[in-house]
Amino acid sequence: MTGQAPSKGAVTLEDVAEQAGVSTSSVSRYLSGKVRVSDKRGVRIAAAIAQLNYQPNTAARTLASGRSATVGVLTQDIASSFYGELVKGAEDELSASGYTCIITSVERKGFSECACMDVLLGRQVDGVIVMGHALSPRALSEYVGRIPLVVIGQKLKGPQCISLMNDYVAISAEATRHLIELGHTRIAFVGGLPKHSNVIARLKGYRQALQAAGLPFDEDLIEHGDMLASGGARAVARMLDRGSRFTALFAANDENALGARLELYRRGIAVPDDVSLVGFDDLPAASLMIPPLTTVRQPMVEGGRLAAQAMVALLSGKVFDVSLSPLQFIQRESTAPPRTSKL
Amino acid sequence: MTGQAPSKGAVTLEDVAEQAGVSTSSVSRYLSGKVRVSDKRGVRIAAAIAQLNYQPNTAARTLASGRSATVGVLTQDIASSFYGELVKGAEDELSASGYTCIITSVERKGFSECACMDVLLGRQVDGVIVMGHALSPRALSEYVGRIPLVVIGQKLKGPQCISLMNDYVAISAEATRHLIELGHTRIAFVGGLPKHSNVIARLKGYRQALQAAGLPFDEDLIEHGDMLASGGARAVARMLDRGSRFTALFAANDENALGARLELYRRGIAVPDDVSLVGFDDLPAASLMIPPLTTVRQPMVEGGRLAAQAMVALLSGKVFDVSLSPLQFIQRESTAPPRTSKL
DNA sequence: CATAAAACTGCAAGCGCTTGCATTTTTGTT
DNA sequence: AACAAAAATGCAAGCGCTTGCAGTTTTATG
Repeated sequence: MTGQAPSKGAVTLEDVAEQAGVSTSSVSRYLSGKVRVSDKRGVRIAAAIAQLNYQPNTAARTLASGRSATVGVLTQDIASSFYGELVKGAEDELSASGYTCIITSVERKGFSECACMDVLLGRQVDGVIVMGHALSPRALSEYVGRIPLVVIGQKLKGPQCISLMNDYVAISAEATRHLIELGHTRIAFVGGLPKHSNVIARLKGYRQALQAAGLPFDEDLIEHGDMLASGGARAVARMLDRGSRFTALFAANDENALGARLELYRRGIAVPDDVSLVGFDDLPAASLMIPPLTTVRQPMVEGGRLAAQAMVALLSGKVFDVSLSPLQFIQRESTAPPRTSKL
Repeated sequence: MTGQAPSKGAVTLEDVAEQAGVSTSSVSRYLSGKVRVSDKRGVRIAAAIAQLNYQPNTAARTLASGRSATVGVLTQDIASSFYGELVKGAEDELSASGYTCIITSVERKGFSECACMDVLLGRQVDGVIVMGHALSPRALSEYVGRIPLVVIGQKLKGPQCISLMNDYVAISAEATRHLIELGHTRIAFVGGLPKHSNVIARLKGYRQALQAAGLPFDEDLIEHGDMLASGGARAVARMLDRGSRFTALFAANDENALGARLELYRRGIAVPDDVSLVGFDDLPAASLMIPPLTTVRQPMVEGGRLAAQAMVALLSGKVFDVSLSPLQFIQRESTAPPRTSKL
């Protein structure tokens, strides 16, 4: 005997064909739906499939056709709300279209970004969806043209590439303006990696709003964390420790805001009485914050879904021509006019 | 020409073999590591692989060997913190062991639980990890024996099955006792689906502690939500609306606690001054709550990791003999002695 | 040194499916 | 009814890899 797999007694196409009294090609074609088979056969095949409870072998299909009906999804950290929602939307949409997805966190120590991609490629994925900055632009460019790519939250040009982007500048300006209109003049900004395009855009909006209102830009009011709660808390701590004074704080994302909120609480600074807080993303936790957080809503699940649609379109050669739905400023209870006391 | 895949110019085993001047079998064996090849060849093969940047074709490998090096992971909702962390641990560990994982949310409308499993099975996964109650016991039993299974948070017996469980009763009693020792006598309980084994265990612990302290069990203080924040909020609203009075609240999970916290805030009830709050899970959001939530720590990432290890052991025929690390009660700032005023 | 045992190696037969091509059946037209 | 065109079918050759078996080389032993 030669190298055959432990059969597991799985039902194969051939079993179905035999049962239905037709050739395997007919069954295959019936299954693919691309080529019509006569009704008579169709019925017999359907019956055989049902009776045998046939389940196609994906590996064989992939090997024979060169298409795996699988798409890779690269994220930074599945466990975070942000990526979690994105992935959820993508997974949902993809599986509704008959694709399976392989989700990978790039975060894993010891694996380079490219290693993740290479694993995906070895798995014969038909395309990969890159969430946010899971892959650096440099790493990304390595793969352009080698495999269909859709990137959400990062710019990318090339053949077989779709990139879904939002304009963060305008909405950040709007968020900042909200604070200004409330009467705040000393508004702090807590960002993340300063080179990160998202952070840059949000900071830019912030400056624009300041400038438009004739307010000075004060380096002292800017701090960067890591876009995680702990980093946000530390950033606020640094500002406070060095004596920077502010009555409002614009956090580049909700995680930052969450951390900032905690640090403020630790120091007995009330929100929004002493300082108003604005976040960005509208994570599930934002509306659950005490007080509920004023933020910018970025529909993540839908974003993931759109990315998936874009991928499906790309893979089926159709044109994809939808863009992310607009960002939305959501005022909740963490912002209020400054009071002229304390701090 | 016959049905061959759009080659994509991928490097194959055969290319490597030719380049190295050996047979494909040798290369295959070199790669598998199971059978030694002579050093001389080994070196040549390694060189050829590197030079050609060879990447094995997983589909072919799966088809030929009957093993896919893929495991399915079933969750209820990847986007939730709870499942997100679980999945993260599993994915991390699995990929470190050379497995790829296919993560599926069962939540998807229109797909039955079994459909998810069947997709996984069609994908030739070598085994599947079921997170919590992603699959009902009934659905689960369908698959016992058909495929290696590891279940975390649910009991399951059978060949090729491992189930990882924690004892929630004792720790729930401890959490409740904490409240009692603080001086609370009217302690509310907010659960989830009442038939859910997790909820049952937590409620049981709660009752045990009450009984041990000689405190009466009051039906009026029990409400069930859906283990999500919104359900927790509604549960608290119902209790308050019908005039139930309590100075402490034990939530069956942190999501519940988060929702409860918000509802309390809405009604001007201070935490912990007016009512103390205890959660369960220690989600990332728990320590970020205002005030930080007293809860039971259940190391989810580690749980996912252990589940993955169990699966790897199962698949390699080794015995797996580790259990979940013990639950830990974490006291933070949401609990305090009751004050004899109000409510 | 001869010879048996052990260690390698290559051959070739699949794994279950898709698909180009040739063949057969059906359909439409005069 | 006859024939061309269109539609449906079957054949069989792979897709890239693993693996039993048999042949070859190496190593150990007497």
